[in-house]
Amino acid sequence: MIKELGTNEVVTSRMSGDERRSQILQVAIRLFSQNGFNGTTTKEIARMAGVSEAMVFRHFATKSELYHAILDYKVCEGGTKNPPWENPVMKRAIEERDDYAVFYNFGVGALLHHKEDVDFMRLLFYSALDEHELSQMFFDQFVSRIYEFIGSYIRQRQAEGAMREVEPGIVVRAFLGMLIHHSLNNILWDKKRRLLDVTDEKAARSFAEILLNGIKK
Amino acid sequence: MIKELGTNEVVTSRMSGDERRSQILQVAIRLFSQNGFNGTTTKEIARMAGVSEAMVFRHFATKSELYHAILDYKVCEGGTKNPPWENPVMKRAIEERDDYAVFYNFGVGALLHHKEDVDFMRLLFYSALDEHELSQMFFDQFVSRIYEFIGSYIRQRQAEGAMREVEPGIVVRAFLGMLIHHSLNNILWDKKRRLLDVTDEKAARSFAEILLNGIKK
DNA sequence: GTCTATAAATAGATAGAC
DNA sequence: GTCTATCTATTTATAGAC
Repeated sequence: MIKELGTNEVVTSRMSGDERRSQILQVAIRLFSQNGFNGTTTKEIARMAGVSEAMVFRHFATKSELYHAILDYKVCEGGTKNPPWENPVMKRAIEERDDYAVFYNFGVGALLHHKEDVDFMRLLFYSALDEHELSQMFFDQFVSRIYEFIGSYIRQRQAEGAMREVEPGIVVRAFLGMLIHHSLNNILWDKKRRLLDVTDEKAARSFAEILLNGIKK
Repeated sequence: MIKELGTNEVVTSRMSGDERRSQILQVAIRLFSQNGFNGTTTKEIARMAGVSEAMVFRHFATKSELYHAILDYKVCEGGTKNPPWENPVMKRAIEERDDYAVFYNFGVGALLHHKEDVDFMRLLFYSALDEHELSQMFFDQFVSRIYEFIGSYIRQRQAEGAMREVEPGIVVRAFLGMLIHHSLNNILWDKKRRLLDVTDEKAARSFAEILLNGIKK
């Protein structure tokens, strides 16, 4: 936290309001994600952002408002950032009825996404345990769309006689279960004692194969 | 909290030390499970147990010690309470190489177990996010054994030519993923907006079918 | 916009009477 | 074993100077 060195004043600071707000937000994301809402103090956020606590409360009236702003930001970001069904590779695979490409690409995308945003995964689980409204919102907005999207693809392939008549919702849950559980293991437990050490590509490949063989006619 | 009614003194209290300790523990399990470590106050625990805060600290020197005692208790209970491989139905199924019975029974057992001990599931996830040592301990003690157990069954069936050569660890992760993710959904999100409404039996049946078809030769 | 100082509330933990 | 009272540290949040 360099401020002054004799006459050579090194100015790190005096950001604009929006910059400062955004910086506090970024710091807070990391801390809330690491320690949860109750495990994070405003003092700590201020210290990590290199400002006084009063500054935090100037930008966000209460700690809850700050938390809300974070989840809001993250949920929106996650909800808009290229959903799988707008990925051209996926679109093509769907048109061509290349089941394996559909599920493999979806899977590998999900696993990479989880790995790139561990903070968000942790925030999401913390807020789900805390029963924060925004966790439910994320599910209503984002997860339910995935169920609809993959579910409808499966329904179509069943109608075309390519897949067995299993309830699509269960199939989606099975597939998402493999993927999310795998990421969850990587984030929460496998750090210390690896039960399973595979690349994302190999995991996605295996999960897609198991699922598709499991439901093909 | 009935204490006295005129001369008719209704004695609810004066438990023995062990009874009181155990009662505080039960109350604390519920509260920690609902609100996590940092979200639960010793005051609240005391109030819910109907004793003063001083009593809580007589039985458990610190809040951390109380938390540790809970996880310890739960991890031991969970680790010893009839592991799947000691269930006679499972044993029989394994001997008879009835793959479907093996996976279905394991699955339905797991789902029921999760449903019966939601508190423990929540505690486990909270403590995993908090990176509490006992969460890791549970994995090392209990989850890794499941990987060994199911993994070795799969390896055997592969040697016998009944299953494809997929890495057993991945298959176990896929199956546990379906089960745990399903329970997690039921606990955390599906309360309000059900994405999927099926009985444990149907879910376990579908998951077992998908997995076994997915890896059979 | 930023700080120092501080208020107000709540947290975990202890002392000592009964 | 149990309570009341209290202590100390921490936490959220605000006031007011620059």
